Amino acid sequence: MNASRTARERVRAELISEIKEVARRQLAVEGASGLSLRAVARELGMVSSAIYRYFPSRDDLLTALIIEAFDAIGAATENADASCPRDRHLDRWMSVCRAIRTWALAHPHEYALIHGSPVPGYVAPEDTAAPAARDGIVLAGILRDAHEAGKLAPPPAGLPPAPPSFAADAEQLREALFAPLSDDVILLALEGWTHIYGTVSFELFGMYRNVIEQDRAAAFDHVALTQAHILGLDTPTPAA
Amino acid sequence: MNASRTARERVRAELISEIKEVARRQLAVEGASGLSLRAVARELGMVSSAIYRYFPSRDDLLTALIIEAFDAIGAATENADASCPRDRHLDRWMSVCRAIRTWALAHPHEYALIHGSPVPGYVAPEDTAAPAARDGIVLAGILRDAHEAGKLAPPPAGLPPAPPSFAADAEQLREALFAPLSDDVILLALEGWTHIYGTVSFELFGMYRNVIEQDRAAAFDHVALTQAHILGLDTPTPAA
DNA sequence: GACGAAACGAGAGCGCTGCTCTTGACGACG
DNA sequence: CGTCGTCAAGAGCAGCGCTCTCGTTTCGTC
Repeated sequence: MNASRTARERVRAELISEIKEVARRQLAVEGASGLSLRAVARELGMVSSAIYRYFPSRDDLLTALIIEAFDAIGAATENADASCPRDRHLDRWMSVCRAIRTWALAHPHEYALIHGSPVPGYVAPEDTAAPAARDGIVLAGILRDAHEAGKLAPPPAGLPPAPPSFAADAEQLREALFAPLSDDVILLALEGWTHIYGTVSFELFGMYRNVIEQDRAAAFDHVALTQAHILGLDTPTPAA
Repeated sequence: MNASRTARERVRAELISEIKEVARRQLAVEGASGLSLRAVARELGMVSSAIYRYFPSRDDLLTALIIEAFDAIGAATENADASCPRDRHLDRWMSVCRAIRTWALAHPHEYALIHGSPVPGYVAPEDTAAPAARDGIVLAGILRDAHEAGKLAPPPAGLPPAPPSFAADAEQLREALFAPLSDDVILLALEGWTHIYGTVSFELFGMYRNVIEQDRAAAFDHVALTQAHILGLDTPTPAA
Protein backbone atom coordinates (compact mmCIF):
# COMPACT_ATOMS: atom_id res chain seq x y z
CA MET A 1 0.00 0.00 0.00
CA ASN A 2 2.96 2.28 0.42
CA ALA A 3 5.48 1.10 -2.12
CA SER A 4 6.68 4.65 -2.52
CA ARG A 5 7.37 5.34 1.10
CA THR A 6 8.61 1.81 1.44
CA ALA A 7 11.25 2.42 -1.17
CA ARG A 8 13.01 4.59 1.34
CA GLU A 9 12.13 2.58 4.38
CA ARG A 10 13.18 -0.64 2.79
CA VAL A 11 16.63 0.55 1.97
CA ARG A 12 16.80 1.93 5.46
CA ALA A 13 15.80 -1.37 7.05
CA GLU A 14 18.26 -3.16 4.84
CA LEU A 15 21.06 -0.84 5.85
CA ILE A 16 20.19 -1.30 9.50
CA SER A 17 20.45 -5.05 9.25
CA GLU A 18 23.62 -4.70 7.22
CA ILE A 19 25.15 -2.60 9.96
CA LYS A 20 24.11 -5.16 12.53
CA GLU A 21 25.60 -7.96 10.51
CA VAL A 22 28.94 -6.24 10.13
CA ALA A 23 28.88 -5.34 13.80
CA ARG A 24 28.11 -8.92 14.76
CA ARG A 25 31.02 -10.15 12.67
CA GLN A 26 33.29 -7.61 14.27
CA LEU A 27 31.99 -8.55 17.69
CA ALA A 28 32.77 -12.19 17.02
CA VAL A 29 36.36 -11.30 16.19
CA GLU A 30 37.26 -8.68 18.74
CA GLY A 31 34.69 -8.88 21.48
CA ALA A 32 32.34 -6.25 22.76
CA SER A 33 34.94 -3.70 23.74
CA GLY A 34 36.57 -4.01 20.34
CA LEU A 35 33.43 -3.12 18.48
CA SER A 36 34.04 0.21 16.80
CA LEU A 37 31.45 2.28 15.02
CA ARG A 38 34.15 3.72 12.82
CA ALA A 39 35.35 0.30 11.79
CA VAL A 40 31.80 -0.77 10.97
CA ALA A 41 31.34 2.36 8.88
CA ARG A 42 34.65 1.79 7.16
CA GLU A 43 33.71 -1.75 6.21
CA LEU A 44 30.43 -0.48 4.82
CA GLY A 45 32.18 2.20 2.80
CA MET A 46 30.52 5.03 4.59
CA VAL A 47 31.70 7.66 6.99
CA SER A 48 31.35 7.19 10.72
CA SER A 49 28.83 9.95 11.26
CA ALA A 50 26.42 8.31 8.83
CA ILE A 51 25.97 5.39 11.22
CA TYR A 52 24.32 7.76 13.66
CA ARG A 53 21.38 8.06 11.29
CA TYR A 54 20.57 4.47 12.19
CA PHE A 55 21.85 3.99 15.70
CA PRO A 56 21.90 6.98 17.99
CA SER A 57 24.90 5.67 19.89
CA ARG A 58 27.28 2.77 20.16
CA ASP A 59 25.33 1.46 23.13
CA ASP A 60 22.20 1.28 21.04
CA LEU A 61 24.00 -0.83 18.48
CA LEU A 62 25.18 -3.08 21.29
CA THR A 63 21.64 -3.31 22.61
CA ALA A 64 20.44 -4.41 19.20
CA LEU A 65 23.10 -7.10 19.18
CA ILE A 66 22.13 -8.19 22.67
CA ILE A 67 18.53 -8.62 21.57
CA GLU A 68 19.66 -10.60 18.56
CA ALA A 69 21.79 -12.81 20.78
CA PHE A 70 18.91 -13.47 23.15
CA ASP A 71 16.72 -14.28 20.18
CA ALA A 72 19.31 -16.59 18.71
CA ILE A 73 19.76 -18.57 21.90
CA GLY A 74 16.02 -18.56 22.41
CA ALA A 75 15.46 -19.95 18.93
CA ALA A 76 18.16 -22.56 19.51
CA THR A 77 16.44 -23.79 22.64
CA GLU A 78 13.04 -23.82 20.98
CA ASN A 79 14.35 -25.83 18.06
CA ALA A 80 16.09 -28.26 20.34
CA ASP A 81 12.88 -28.71 22.27
CA ALA A 82 10.76 -29.14 19.18
CA SER A 83 13.10 -31.78 17.78
CA CYS A 84 12.12 -34.20 20.57
CA PRO A 85 8.87 -36.11 20.95
CA ARG A 86 6.68 -34.08 23.23
CA ASP A 87 6.33 -36.81 25.83
CA ARG A 88 10.04 -37.54 26.18
CA HIS A 89 10.51 -34.91 28.81
CA LEU A 90 13.99 -35.89 29.87
CA ASP A 91 15.18 -35.95 26.28
CA ARG A 92 13.71 -32.53 25.73
CA TRP A 93 15.45 -31.20 28.84
CA MET A 94 18.81 -32.61 27.85
CA SER A 95 18.42 -31.46 24.28
CA VAL A 96 17.65 -27.91 25.34
CA CYS A 97 20.51 -27.80 27.81
CA ARG A 98 22.95 -29.06 25.22
CA ALA A 99 21.63 -26.54 22.72
CA ILE A 100 22.44 -23.73 25.13
CA ARG A 101 25.99 -24.94 25.57
CA THR A 102 26.47 -25.59 21.87
CA TRP A 103 25.25 -22.15 20.93
CA ALA A 104 27.45 -20.54 23.55
CA LEU A 105 30.56 -22.37 22.37
CA ALA A 106 29.79 -21.39 18.79
CA HIS A 107 29.18 -17.73 19.66
CA PRO A 108 31.36 -17.00 22.66
CA HIS A 109 31.43 -13.24 22.31
CA GLU A 110 27.71 -12.96 21.80
CA TYR A 111 27.20 -15.21 24.80
CA ALA A 112 29.52 -13.02 26.83
CA LEU A 113 27.46 -10.06 25.73
CA ILE A 114 24.37 -11.40 27.44
CA HIS A 115 25.80 -13.45 30.28
CA GLY A 116 29.05 -11.69 31.00
CA SER A 117 29.60 -8.58 33.02
CA PRO A 118 27.20 -5.85 32.05
CA VAL A 119 28.97 -2.92 30.43
CA PRO A 120 29.80 0.04 32.69
CA GLY A 121 26.72 2.11 33.31
CA TYR A 122 24.57 -0.01 31.11
CA VAL A 123 21.06 -0.98 32.12
CA ALA A 124 19.18 -3.39 29.92
CA PRO A 125 16.29 -1.64 28.21
CA GLU A 126 12.85 -3.16 28.36
CA ASP A 127 13.17 -4.40 24.77
CA THR A 128 15.48 -7.14 25.92
CA ALA A 129 13.02 -8.60 28.40
CA ALA A 130 10.92 -10.65 26.00
CA PRO A 131 13.77 -12.18 23.97
CA ALA A 132 15.62 -12.90 27.20
CA ALA A 133 12.72 -14.94 28.51
CA ARG A 134 12.47 -17.42 25.65
CA ASP A 135 14.79 -20.03 27.10
CA GLY A 136 12.97 -19.89 30.39
CA ILE A 137 9.66 -20.42 28.66
CA VAL A 138 11.02 -23.52 26.97
CA LEU A 139 12.43 -25.02 30.15
CA ALA A 140 9.30 -24.24 32.13
CA GLY A 141 7.19 -25.77 29.39
CA ILE A 142 8.99 -29.07 29.72
CA LEU A 143 8.30 -29.16 33.43
CA ARG A 144 4.66 -28.24 32.88
CA ASP A 145 4.20 -30.94 30.28
CA ALA A 146 5.84 -33.53 32.50
CA HIS A 147 3.64 -32.52 35.40
CA GLU A 148 0.53 -32.63 33.27
CA ALA A 149 1.47 -36.10 32.07
CA GLY A 150 1.94 -37.23 35.63
CA LYS A 151 5.60 -37.89 34.95
CA LEU A 152 7.10 -35.28 37.21
CA ALA A 153 8.44 -36.94 40.33
CA PRO A 154 8.44 -34.90 43.50
CA PRO A 155 11.77 -33.41 44.55
CA PRO A 156 14.09 -35.82 46.37
CA ALA A 157 13.63 -35.97 50.12
CA GLY A 158 16.10 -34.07 52.20
CA LEU A 159 16.24 -30.95 50.08
CA PRO A 160 15.41 -27.76 51.93
CA PRO A 161 11.97 -26.31 51.18
CA ALA A 162 11.59 -22.99 49.43
CA PRO A 163 11.83 -20.15 51.94
CA PRO A 164 8.54 -18.41 52.77
CA SER A 165 9.89 -15.17 51.33
CA PHE A 166 9.87 -16.82 47.94
CA ALA A 167 6.10 -17.27 47.91
CA ALA A 168 5.35 -13.91 46.31
CA ASP A 169 7.89 -14.36 43.54
CA ALA A 170 6.69 -17.91 43.01
CA GLU A 171 3.14 -16.68 42.57
CA GLN A 172 4.21 -14.24 39.87
CA LEU A 173 6.23 -16.90 38.08
CA ARG A 174 3.44 -19.45 38.36
CA GLU A 175 1.01 -17.14 36.64
CA ALA A 176 3.46 -16.33 33.87
CA LEU A 177 5.23 -19.59 33.26
CA PHE A 178 4.90 -22.45 35.65
CA ALA A 179 1.25 -23.41 35.48
CA PRO A 180 0.33 -25.35 38.60
CA LEU A 181 3.78 -26.25 39.93
CA SER A 182 4.63 -25.85 43.59
CA ASP A 183 6.87 -23.19 45.05
CA ASP A 184 9.51 -25.81 45.72
CA VAL A 185 9.61 -26.99 42.14
CA ILE A 186 9.63 -23.46 40.78
CA LEU A 187 12.60 -22.52 42.94
CA LEU A 188 14.42 -25.69 41.96
CA ALA A 189 13.72 -24.88 38.33
CA LEU A 190 15.26 -21.45 38.71
CA GLU A 191 18.26 -23.04 40.33
CA GLY A 192 18.57 -25.58 37.56
CA TRP A 193 18.39 -22.77 35.02
CA THR A 194 21.06 -20.90 36.96
CA HIS A 195 23.26 -23.96 37.27
CA ILE A 196 23.12 -24.69 33.55
CA TYR A 197 24.16 -21.19 32.59
CA GLY A 198 26.67 -21.04 35.41
CA THR A 199 28.34 -24.13 34.06
CA VAL A 200 28.41 -22.79 30.52
CA SER A 201 29.83 -19.50 31.73
CA PHE A 202 32.52 -21.20 33.80
CA GLU A 203 33.54 -23.30 30.83
CA LEU A 204 33.53 -20.36 28.44
CA PHE A 205 35.27 -17.93 30.74
CA GLY A 206 38.12 -20.28 31.49
CA MET A 207 37.29 -21.25 35.06
CA TYR A 208 37.74 -24.92 34.28
CA ARG A 209 41.28 -24.47 33.04
CA ASN A 210 43.42 -27.04 34.81
CA VAL A 211 40.28 -28.29 36.47
CA ILE A 212 38.18 -30.06 33.86
CA GLU A 213 40.25 -30.72 30.79
CA GLN A 214 39.24 -34.11 29.48
CA ASP A 215 35.62 -34.02 28.38
CA ARG A 216 33.69 -30.94 29.28
CA ALA A 217 30.69 -32.04 27.27
CA ALA A 218 30.34 -35.11 29.46
CA ALA A 219 30.73 -33.03 32.60
CA PHE A 220 28.07 -30.66 31.33
CA ASP A 221 25.76 -33.57 30.62
CA HIS A 222 26.28 -34.67 34.17
CA VAL A 223 25.14 -31.29 35.43
CA ALA A 224 22.08 -31.29 33.21
CA LEU A 225 21.21 -34.82 34.20
CA THR A 226 21.66 -34.07 37.87
CA GLN A 227 19.34 -31.09 37.62
CA ALA A 228 16.83 -33.17 35.70
CA HIS A 229 16.88 -35.71 38.48
CA ILE A 230 16.38 -33.09 41.15
CA LEU A 231 13.49 -31.66 39.18
CA GLY A 232 11.95 -35.09 38.86
CA LEU A 233 12.28 -35.36 35.11
CA ASP A 234 14.05 -38.69 34.99
CA THR A 235 11.18 -41.04 35.73
CA PRO A 236 12.04 -44.12 33.73
CA THR A 237 10.44 -43.77 30.33
CA PRO A 238 8.10 -46.66 29.55
CA ALA A 239 10.41 -49.38 28.32
CA ALA A 240 10.73 -49.17 24.53
CA MET B 1 69.61 -4.41 55.67
CA ASN B 2 69.29 -2.31 52.58
CA ALA B 3 67.83 0.95 53.73
CA SER B 4 69.80 2.70 51.02
CA ARG B 5 68.48 0.68 48.14
CA THR B 6 65.14 0.55 49.80
CA ALA B 7 64.87 4.32 49.73
CA ARG B 8 64.12 4.15 46.06
CA GLU B 9 62.42 0.80 46.05
CA ARG B 10 60.18 1.74 48.90
CA VAL B 11 58.86 4.82 47.22
CA ARG B 12 58.42 2.72 44.13
CA ALA B 13 56.44 0.05 45.92
CA GLU B 14 54.37 2.72 47.59
CA LEU B 15 53.62 4.40 44.30
CA ILE B 16 52.66 1.08 42.76
CA SER B 17 50.15 0.38 45.48
CA GLU B 18 48.92 3.95 45.28
CA ILE B 19 48.29 3.51 41.58
CA LYS B 20 46.47 0.28 42.25
CA GLU B 21 44.34 1.90 44.89
CA VAL B 22 43.31 4.78 42.67
CA ALA B 23 42.66 2.33 39.86
CA ARG B 24 40.56 0.16 42.14
CA ARG B 25 38.50 3.13 43.18
CA GLN B 26 38.02 4.15 39.59
CA LEU B 27 37.11 0.60 38.71
CA ALA B 28 34.48 0.56 41.41
CA VAL B 29 32.89 3.67 39.96
CA GLU B 30 33.09 3.14 36.23
CA GLY B 31 33.75 -0.52 35.69
CA ALA B 32 36.61 -2.18 33.91
CA SER B 33 36.12 -0.53 30.55
CA GLY B 34 36.02 2.87 32.21
CA LEU B 35 39.38 2.45 33.83
CA SER B 36 41.69 4.97 32.24
CA LEU B 37 45.42 5.21 32.73
CA ARG B 38 45.27 8.89 32.06
CA ALA B 39 42.61 9.46 34.68
CA VAL B 40 44.63 7.50 37.22
CA ALA B 41 47.67 9.57 36.41
CA ARG B 42 45.65 12.76 36.63
CA GLU B 43 44.34 11.87 40.05
CA LEU B 44 47.87 11.14 41.18
CA GLY B 45 49.11 14.47 39.84
CA MET B 46 51.45 12.91 37.38
CA VAL B 47 51.52 12.65 33.64
CA SER B 48 50.14 9.61 31.88
CA SER B 49 53.43 8.40 30.52
CA ALA B 50 54.85 8.17 34.01
CA ILE B 51 52.46 5.35 34.81
CA TYR B 52 54.27 3.23 32.28
CA ARG B 53 57.29 3.18 34.55
CA TYR B 54 55.22 1.02 36.88
CA PHE B 55 52.80 -0.87 34.66
CA PRO B 56 53.89 -1.65 31.13
CA SER B 57 50.33 -1.49 29.86
CA ARG B 58 46.75 -1.00 30.88
CA ASP B 59 46.21 -4.74 30.74
CA ASP B 60 48.98 -5.27 33.28
CA LEU B 61 47.27 -2.87 35.64
CA LEU B 62 44.05 -4.78 35.14
CA THR B 63 45.85 -8.03 35.79
CA ALA B 64 47.15 -6.65 39.06
CA LEU B 65 43.62 -5.70 40.04
CA ILE B 66 42.38 -9.14 39.07
CA ILE B 67 44.94 -10.76 41.32
CA GLU B 68 43.94 -8.43 44.14
CA ALA B 69 40.29 -9.31 43.62
CA PHE B 70 41.03 -13.03 43.71
CA ASP B 71 43.04 -12.53 46.85
CA ALA B 72 40.30 -10.49 48.47
CA ILE B 73 37.63 -13.05 47.79
CA GLY B 74 40.02 -15.80 48.80
CA ALA B 75 40.73 -14.07 52.09
CA ALA B 76 37.01 -13.52 52.65
CA THR B 77 36.32 -17.21 52.25
CA GLU B 78 39.22 -18.17 54.49
CA ASN B 79 38.06 -15.84 57.21
CA ALA B 80 34.51 -17.08 56.95
CA ASP B 81 35.74 -20.64 57.24
CA ALA B 82 38.00 -19.89 60.16
CA SER B 83 35.20 -18.16 62.06
CA CYS B 84 33.35 -21.47 62.47
CA PRO B 85 34.23 -24.37 64.72
CA ARG B 86 36.21 -26.81 62.67
CA ASP B 87 33.80 -29.68 63.18
CA ARG B 88 30.66 -27.77 62.19
CA HIS B 89 31.11 -28.61 58.56
CA LEU B 90 27.71 -27.43 57.38
CA ASP B 91 28.13 -24.13 59.17
CA ARG B 92 31.52 -23.67 57.58
CA TRP B 93 30.08 -24.40 54.14
CA MET B 94 27.22 -21.96 54.55
CA SER B 95 29.49 -19.32 56.03
CA VAL B 96 31.90 -19.56 53.12
CA CYS B 97 29.13 -19.47 50.54
CA ARG B 98 27.58 -16.42 52.14
CA ALA B 99 30.97 -14.74 52.31
CA ILE B 100 31.37 -15.16 48.58
CA ARG B 101 28.00 -13.56 47.91
CA THR B 102 28.57 -10.79 50.43
CA TRP B 103 31.92 -9.90 48.98
CA ALA B 104 30.52 -9.91 45.46
CA LEU B 105 27.65 -7.62 46.37
CA ALA B 106 30.05 -5.25 48.09
CA HIS B 107 32.49 -5.21 45.18
CA PRO B 108 30.42 -5.75 42.06
CA HIS B 109 32.90 -4.40 39.56
CA GLU B 110 35.80 -6.31 41.01
CA TYR B 111 33.66 -9.43 41.00
CA ALA B 112 32.76 -8.78 37.38
CA LEU B 113 36.45 -8.47 36.66
CA ILE B 114 37.12 -12.04 37.69
CA HIS B 115 33.81 -13.74 36.92
CA GLY B 116 32.48 -11.69 34.05
CA SER B 117 33.38 -11.91 30.43
CA PRO B 118 37.11 -11.95 29.92
CA VAL B 119 38.35 -8.82 28.19
CA PRO B 120 38.91 -9.06 24.43
CA GLY B 121 42.13 -10.88 23.67
CA TYR B 122 42.99 -11.32 27.29
CA VAL B 123 44.42 -14.55 28.61
CA ALA B 124 44.93 -14.86 32.33
CA PRO B 125 48.63 -14.98 33.15
CA GLU B 126 49.96 -17.69 35.39
CA ASP B 127 50.21 -15.26 38.32
CA THR B 128 46.47 -15.39 38.74
CA ALA B 129 46.33 -19.16 39.16
CA ALA B 130 47.31 -19.36 42.82
CA PRO B 131 45.09 -16.52 44.12
CA ALA B 132 42.23 -17.88 42.02
CA ALA B 133 42.44 -21.24 43.72
CA ARG B 134 42.03 -20.06 47.30
CA ASP B 135 38.26 -20.36 47.46
CA GLY B 136 38.44 -23.84 46.00
CA ILE B 137 40.98 -24.85 48.61
CA VAL B 138 38.67 -23.68 51.36
CA LEU B 139 35.63 -25.49 50.01
CA ALA B 140 37.57 -28.67 49.36
CA GLY B 141 39.00 -28.50 52.85
CA ILE B 142 35.54 -28.54 54.37
CA LEU B 143 34.66 -31.65 52.43
CA ARG B 144 37.92 -33.31 53.39
CA ASP B 145 37.44 -32.53 57.05
CA ALA B 146 33.89 -33.81 56.98
CA HIS B 147 35.00 -37.00 55.28
CA GLU B 148 37.82 -37.50 57.75
CA ALA B 149 35.39 -37.05 60.62
CA GLY B 150 33.08 -39.63 59.10
CA LYS B 151 30.42 -36.98 58.69
CA LEU B 152 30.25 -36.88 54.94
CA ALA B 153 27.16 -38.74 53.77
CA PRO B 154 27.36 -40.43 50.39
CA PRO B 155 25.66 -38.60 47.52
CA PRO B 156 21.90 -39.14 47.34
CA ALA B 157 20.78 -42.16 45.34
CA GLY B 158 19.55 -41.51 41.84
CA LEU B 159 22.18 -39.00 40.86
CA PRO B 160 24.14 -39.95 37.76
CA PRO B 161 27.69 -41.19 38.39
CA ALA B 162 30.69 -39.22 37.20
CA PRO B 163 31.44 -40.04 33.58
CA PRO B 164 34.52 -42.24 33.01
CA SER B 165 36.16 -39.41 31.08
CA PHE B 166 36.32 -37.46 34.32
CA ALA B 167 38.62 -39.97 35.99
CA ALA B 168 41.84 -38.35 34.81
CA ASP B 169 40.80 -34.88 35.92
CA ALA B 170 39.56 -36.30 39.20
CA GLU B 171 42.91 -37.89 39.84
CA GLN B 172 44.70 -34.57 39.35
CA LEU B 173 42.25 -32.77 41.62
CA ARG B 174 42.45 -35.49 44.25
CA GLU B 175 46.19 -35.13 44.49
CA ALA B 176 46.00 -31.38 44.72
CA LEU B 177 42.92 -30.73 46.80
CA PHE B 178 40.49 -33.48 47.50
CA ALA B 179 42.44 -35.94 49.57
CA PRO B 180 40.70 -39.31 49.40
CA LEU B 181 37.31 -38.34 48.04
CA SER B 182 35.70 -40.29 45.23
CA ASP B 183 35.35 -39.15 41.67
CA ASP B 184 31.64 -38.70 42.20
CA VAL B 185 32.07 -36.41 45.17
CA ILE B 186 34.79 -34.42 43.46
CA LEU B 187 32.59 -33.81 40.45
CA LEU B 188 29.67 -32.85 42.64
CA ALA B 189 31.94 -30.46 44.51
CA LEU B 190 32.95 -28.77 41.28
CA GLU B 191 29.31 -28.49 40.38
CA GLY B 192 28.45 -27.02 43.75
CA TRP B 193 31.26 -24.50 43.34
CA THR B 194 29.95 -23.66 39.89
CA HIS B 195 26.37 -23.37 41.12
CA ILE B 196 27.32 -21.01 43.93
CA TYR B 197 29.18 -18.65 41.63
CA GLY B 198 26.56 -19.02 38.94
CA THR B 199 23.92 -17.88 41.38
CA VAL B 200 25.98 -14.92 42.52
CA SER B 201 26.68 -13.94 38.93
CA PHE B 202 23.02 -14.20 37.95
CA GLU B 203 22.04 -12.02 40.87
CA LEU B 204 24.75 -9.48 40.23
CA PHE B 205 24.32 -9.31 36.48
CA GLY B 206 20.60 -8.71 36.69
CA MET B 207 19.28 -12.07 35.54
CA TYR B 208 16.91 -12.27 38.48
CA ARG B 209 15.21 -9.01 37.65
CA ASN B 210 11.48 -9.65 37.67
CA VAL B 211 12.25 -13.20 38.68
CA ILE B 212 13.48 -13.17 42.25
CA GLU B 213 12.72 -9.86 43.85
CA GLN B 214 11.73 -10.54 47.42
CA ASP B 215 14.64 -12.04 49.29
CA ARG B 216 17.60 -13.02 47.24
CA ALA B 217 19.66 -13.81 50.29
CA ALA B 218 17.18 -16.49 51.28
CA ALA B 219 17.12 -17.87 47.77
CA PHE B 220 20.90 -17.98 47.78
CA ASP B 221 20.89 -19.79 51.10
CA HIS B 222 18.57 -22.32 49.56
CA VAL B 223 21.07 -22.96 46.80
CA ALA B 224 23.94 -23.32 49.21
CA LEU B 225 21.94 -25.61 51.45
CA THR B 226 20.81 -27.74 48.54
CA GLN B 227 24.38 -28.17 47.38
CA ALA B 228 25.46 -28.99 50.91
CA HIS B 229 22.82 -31.68 51.04
CA ILE B 230 23.89 -33.16 47.72
CA LEU B 231 27.48 -33.18 48.90
CA GLY B 232 26.46 -34.93 52.10
CA LEU B 233 27.39 -32.12 54.45
CA ASP B 234 24.09 -31.88 56.27
CA THR B 235 24.31 -34.90 58.53
CA PRO B 236 22.44 -33.84 61.64
CA THR B 237 24.94 -32.31 64.01
CA PRO B 238 25.02 -34.14 67.34
CA ALA B 239 22.13 -32.64 69.25
CA ALA B 240 23.27 -29.63 71.29
C1' DG C 1 84.17 12.07 46.55
C1' DA C 2 83.49 11.71 41.50
C1' DC C 3 81.51 9.10 37.56
C1' DG C 4 78.50 6.19 34.71
C1' DA C 5 74.31 3.73 34.68
C1' DA C 6 69.84 3.19 35.77
C1' DA C 7 65.44 5.06 37.05
C1' DC C 8 62.40 8.82 36.92
C1' DG C 9 58.76 12.69 35.57
C1' DA C 10 57.43 15.71 32.01
C1' DG C 11 56.10 16.73 27.50
C1' DA C 12 55.03 16.16 22.63
C1' DG C 13 53.01 13.37 19.47
C1' DC C 14 50.74 9.23 16.78
C1' DG C 15 46.63 6.98 15.62
C1' DC C 16 42.60 5.62 17.32
C1' DT C 17 37.89 6.19 19.55
C1' DG C 18 32.67 8.07 20.24
C1' DC C 19 30.20 11.80 19.18
C1' DT C 20 28.52 16.62 17.39
C1' DC C 21 27.64 20.08 14.04
C1' DT C 22 27.37 21.96 9.55
C1' DT C 23 26.94 21.60 4.63
C1' DG C 24 25.15 20.29 0.34
C1' DA C 25 22.62 16.88 -2.49
C1' DC C 26 18.81 13.83 -3.40
C1' DG C 27 14.05 12.19 -3.34
C1' DA C 28 9.15 12.39 -1.99
C1' DC C 29 4.91 15.12 -1.53
C1' DG C 30 1.74 19.05 -1.90
C1' DC D 1 7.57 23.52 -9.40
C1' DG D 2 8.82 24.47 -4.80
C1' DT D 3 9.33 22.73 -0.15
C1' DC D 4 10.64 19.81 3.31
C1' DG D 5 12.65 15.65 5.38
C1' DT D 6 16.29 12.40 4.87
C1' DC D 7 20.74 11.31 3.81
C1' DA D 8 26.18 10.96 3.33
C1' DA D 9 30.11 13.53 3.99
C1' DG D 10 33.50 16.25 6.23
C1' DA D 11 35.63 18.86 9.88
C1' DG D 12 36.36 18.99 14.46
C1' DC D 13 36.35 18.12 19.78
C1' DA D 14 37.86 15.64 23.68
C1' DG D 15 39.46 11.56 25.21
C1' DC D 16 42.08 7.23 24.97
C1' DG D 17 46.56 3.80 25.02
C1' DC D 18 50.99 4.02 24.00
C1' DT D 19 55.86 5.61 22.35
C1' DC D 20 59.79 8.45 22.22
C1' DT D 21 62.73 11.99 23.72
C1' DC D 22 64.70 15.00 27.01
C1' DG D 23 66.53 16.84 31.28
C1' DT D 24 66.88 15.49 36.14
C1' DT D 25 67.60 12.66 40.17
C1' DT D 26 69.20 8.72 42.48
C1' DC D 27 72.07 4.67 43.08
C1' DG D 28 76.10 1.48 43.05
C1' DT D 29 80.95 1.47 42.08
C1' DC D 30 85.51 2.82 41.36
